[in-house]
Amino acid sequence: MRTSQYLIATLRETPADAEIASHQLMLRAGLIRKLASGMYTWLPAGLRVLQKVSQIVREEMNRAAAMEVSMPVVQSAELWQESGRWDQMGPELLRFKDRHERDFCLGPTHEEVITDLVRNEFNSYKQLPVNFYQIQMKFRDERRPRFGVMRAREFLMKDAYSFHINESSLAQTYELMYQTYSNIFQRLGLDFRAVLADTGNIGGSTSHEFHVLADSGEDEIVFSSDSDYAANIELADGILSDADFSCDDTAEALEEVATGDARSIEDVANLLAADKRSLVKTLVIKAETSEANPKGLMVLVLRGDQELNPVKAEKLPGVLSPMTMATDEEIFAALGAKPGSLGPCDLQGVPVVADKSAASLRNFICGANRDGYHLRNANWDRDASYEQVFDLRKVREGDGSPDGKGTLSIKRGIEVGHIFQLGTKYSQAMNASVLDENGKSVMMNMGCYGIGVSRIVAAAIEQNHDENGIIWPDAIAPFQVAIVPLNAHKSESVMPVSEELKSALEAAGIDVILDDRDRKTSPGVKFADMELMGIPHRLVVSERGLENDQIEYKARGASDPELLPRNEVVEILKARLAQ
RNA sequence: CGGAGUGUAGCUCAGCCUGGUAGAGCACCGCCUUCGGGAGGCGGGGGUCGGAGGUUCAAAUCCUCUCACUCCGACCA
Repeated sequence: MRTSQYLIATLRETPADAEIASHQLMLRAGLIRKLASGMYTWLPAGLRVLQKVSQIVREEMNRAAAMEVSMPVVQSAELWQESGRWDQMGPELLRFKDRHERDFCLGPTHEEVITDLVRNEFNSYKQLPVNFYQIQMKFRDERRPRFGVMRAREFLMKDAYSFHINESSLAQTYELMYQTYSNIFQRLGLDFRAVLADTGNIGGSTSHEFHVLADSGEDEIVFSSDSDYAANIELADGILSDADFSCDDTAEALEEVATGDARSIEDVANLLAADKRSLVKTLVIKAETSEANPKGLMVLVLRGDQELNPVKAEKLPGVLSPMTMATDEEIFAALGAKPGSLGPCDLQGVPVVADKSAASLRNFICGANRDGYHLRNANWDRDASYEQVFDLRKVREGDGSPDGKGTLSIKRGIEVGHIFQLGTKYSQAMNASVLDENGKSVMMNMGCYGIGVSRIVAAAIEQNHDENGIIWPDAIAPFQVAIVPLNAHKSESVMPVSEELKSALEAAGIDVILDDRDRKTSPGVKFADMELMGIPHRLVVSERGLENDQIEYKARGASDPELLPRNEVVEILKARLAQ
């Protein structure tokens, strides 16, 4: 390719409405342009990247014996009504009517369509297992699209769905997909982690997320120094290194102390010259109202230095989803005190759930359920009680791994893949069954496996950029090599040599862009554009170098260029790109 | 959906408070010079100031409504 025949849509200035690095750089490097909120046109260079990512995904899926299909973007309402999701899903499902006033939606995902296909085409266990996938634009009418293609409304996704006669077959394919995903992200050249994940609304039992590590990531992922344990912080478990804090003290006499305006753990600990760990944190959340719980509240207790993990709290039976903190008024009406003076002692009619960190405390400090007062030397059983101990704590850096091997670190990640064992949720709702070897009808087990293809492009940039622009991994760069001829108009040989290099590299299957823009485009502009676009390898052809039969080479991430013998350039580049 | 903010040239923004002929830099077009890190000179093209209504002799500027976009929060296979 030649720049003179290609859209080099680079911008010198940073567009005002782009916040994070990848969004700014995708606009500046001329990969995308915004059409409307959360909807982007992919320009030629951006599309090349998107297609390279897609192709790697496709090759690895095919290698895993998955079959590619293409399902409609527009789906009829009947299928969604059958699965129950037409009413379940909020406005994120974009609904509309056709000219006959029939209901349709833009597909945010394709469980219904594929289940419909499979129930019609498959009748026997002998035909299973199967795995279908597609790489296709999805539409979700996100409440708040942001960060460019990272959280767009229209986005490219690889979604796969497998069908099985039983759970063990599902588990096998799930394992294969886990390996396939690892291969894909490996080939993409990204630093990634697979972690245990929450299944969320989609349901099912087992689930893993694949995250590209980047400081700007929206998720926190936890992993062990010495074992394979890795999980999204939403469900991560850890062992407190100081779980036995204060445990061997003998019970002292309960004492009420005036604490004035001190309400936060921090303030109360300072006022009473106590370790934060000797306090308990008392939180009140909304719960289902029932005979056993007439006030519709639940009290959660954690050790003072620990934080609540709301995703874990939501798993407590009876807790309203999404988890919501009770208001000050509701709390005062039910407990007679406001947050800041609450504690687990003498709570009538409101269930108390203690985190392990709080349940092991003795002689702790807690609110007296009387504004402005706290209790010292409170002890479980004698002064306070809980109905159950439940894991409520958000794990922290340095906690022990739950398998007992190593300590936990926390890093930020961008979720780019998610695999689920769905079980029979959709097959049951949509009556997708086959006959087993006894001629008995059984519901198929399903797995589903997603990869955010367009999000990967943004995530790769978040992970690989510097002040000059993008630094693409070789595998997904729009062009692998940029050839920059210098002062071509003053030289007999610069252009011919550049063309010769271009042909030779292309013959070796390498994507090359030759910056043949006219003499008005200064060398500085060419260098800056190629760096902004992130071309990983750059060759500079100049009269100066050719006098010594040399071509200048510089890797995008390297600090200094090196001079290569002209006749070895192609071989050297082939070798470096093969790595 | 709650809160905040922004809409003026392709891009980044000034002008608005205090109403009076629409601006700058970059980009673009022409000519000349320059040519290893986003060049210089001269000349030029480009705007219903997001839209509608109102106040006024006069509105980018003041008022009302509306639309779009962004940020924070809530939300999110």
